[in-house]
Amino acid sequence: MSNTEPQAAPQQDENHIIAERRQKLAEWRQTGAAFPNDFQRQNTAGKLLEVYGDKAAEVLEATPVEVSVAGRIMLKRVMGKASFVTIQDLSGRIQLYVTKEHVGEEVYTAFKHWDIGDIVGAIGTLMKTRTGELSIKVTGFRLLTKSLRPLPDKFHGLTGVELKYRQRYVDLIMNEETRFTFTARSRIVQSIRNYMCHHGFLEVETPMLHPIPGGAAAKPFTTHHNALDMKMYLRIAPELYLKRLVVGGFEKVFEVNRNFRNEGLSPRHNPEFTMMEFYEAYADYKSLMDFTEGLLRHAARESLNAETFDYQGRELDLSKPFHRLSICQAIQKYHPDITDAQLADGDWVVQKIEACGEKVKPGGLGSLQLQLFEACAEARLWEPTFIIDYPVEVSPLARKSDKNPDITERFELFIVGREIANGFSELNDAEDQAARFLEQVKAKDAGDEEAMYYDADYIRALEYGLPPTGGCGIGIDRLVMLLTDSPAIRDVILFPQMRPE
RNA sequence: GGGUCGGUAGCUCAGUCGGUAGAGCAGCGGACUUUUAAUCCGUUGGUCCCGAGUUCGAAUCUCGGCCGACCCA
Repeated sequence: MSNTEPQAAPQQDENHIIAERRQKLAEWRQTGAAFPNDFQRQNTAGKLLEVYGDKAAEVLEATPVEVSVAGRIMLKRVMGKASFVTIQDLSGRIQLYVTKEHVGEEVYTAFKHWDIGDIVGAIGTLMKTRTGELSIKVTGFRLLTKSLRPLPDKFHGLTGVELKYRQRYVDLIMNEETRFTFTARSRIVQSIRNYMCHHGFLEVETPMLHPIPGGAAAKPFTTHHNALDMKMYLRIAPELYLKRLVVGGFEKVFEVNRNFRNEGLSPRHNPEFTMMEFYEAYADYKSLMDFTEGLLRHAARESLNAETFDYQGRELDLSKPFHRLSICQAIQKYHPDITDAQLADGDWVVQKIEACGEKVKPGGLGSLQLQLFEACAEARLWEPTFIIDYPVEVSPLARKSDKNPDITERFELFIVGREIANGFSELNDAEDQAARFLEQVKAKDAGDEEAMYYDADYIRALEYGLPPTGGCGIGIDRLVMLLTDSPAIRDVILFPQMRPE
């Protein structure tokens, strides 16, 4: 509990519609039956439509089907002594036919004052209307929850973008597409779990509160542990803990959970986001690329029943083998005029980056080539493409290539111009890792806020021996964006970060 | 950080030349026993984002600020 003074309830916006509904609630309370919780719901709208939607009116009349449903009133059409009400439950919508004759005068009169948004329970028998719509002829009708706030315009719905994210509950009530996106997200995550478990990976949970942030180049959120009186960080990546588990003998592990990075908001960035990271002993970055390809195809198949689909109006095909290009090959793919000699010339590359309108961060040739790639090629990689041969200086946790000590056995996967995954053969040489950490510490001292800390316990773990291992992280939010055709990360996160109201 | 567009009733939006606020939906009252965004009649409801300025007069023009969307970096 907080030790600050208790605060008054924050002032909510009120208006005459809310006042009217509060009055109705007050009258309902007078009856002593407000907010009941004993209604027995036996059926859902979707299932009833599925099972009885095709039955003829005569059949439903000859053998009456008793049902009980509950849900939120979405539409209400009162016509004298008979009315139609459309209610919505998690499975869909169904129409109720409510008559004074069948529910009685008292209930019918009360019902006429119920509002769109109220949650009701109804019992009755199935019927077909004149137009053949499956409906429920209601014989018992109860108000279960009074809704005090009016829902958005029943025709236009909720279109205010800000409201949609701030009041996701309203968005979910009003928009089928939103409900679909988040049920799809659940299916995608489930399919990934199934795939991992099916391939013998163990799902684990590692700390989110880190004494030393590590595993990625990013600014962490900081917090404080009172009892231990120590500074702590919300994790920016689970990587170093997962590799400790591989040291411990859990040779195939994965974790699906949140990372936190203290960075700006954008259509592709939320300060907390979900990653799936996995590590496999005796695998290398090449086998990880194959595995990642299979995983993404599986997720697409499970959630969309297809490996080819449209993203933002343009076709995306996950069924074909993903492209594999080095950083320089990717640059040259979109700029065939650029020669190998030019790419090997640091001064030339710097000029080219500036010509693309980007600021150049100081670094070695590999880093400069990477910056040029980011400036002129990355966004154009629509089809799934693994970019390989990342320079050592930007890959402090990756194993060096045996062929070229300046590059690592690392890849990043790009789809529709966005980074989706990042993986590499892990650096399991404790002494090399210690040296790389020292380089990072030097960079941090020189002002690089995203440089890594020296993690002595991680070095100690490596000193016990990490088998040759491959590891990869997949951005779940961005994957869900792809598979649900969502343009912004906020569309696939239920409660995205917003500026306070 | 820069640019563009926007902020008016609970929701979706109009608002002319600067002349004192409008529609549909929702709400309220009434009619209506097969509606489908039901319909029909009547009716309530406004910090026109905030502040300053210009003006006899500002939702409207000017400046500053806040918030949002999109684009650029």
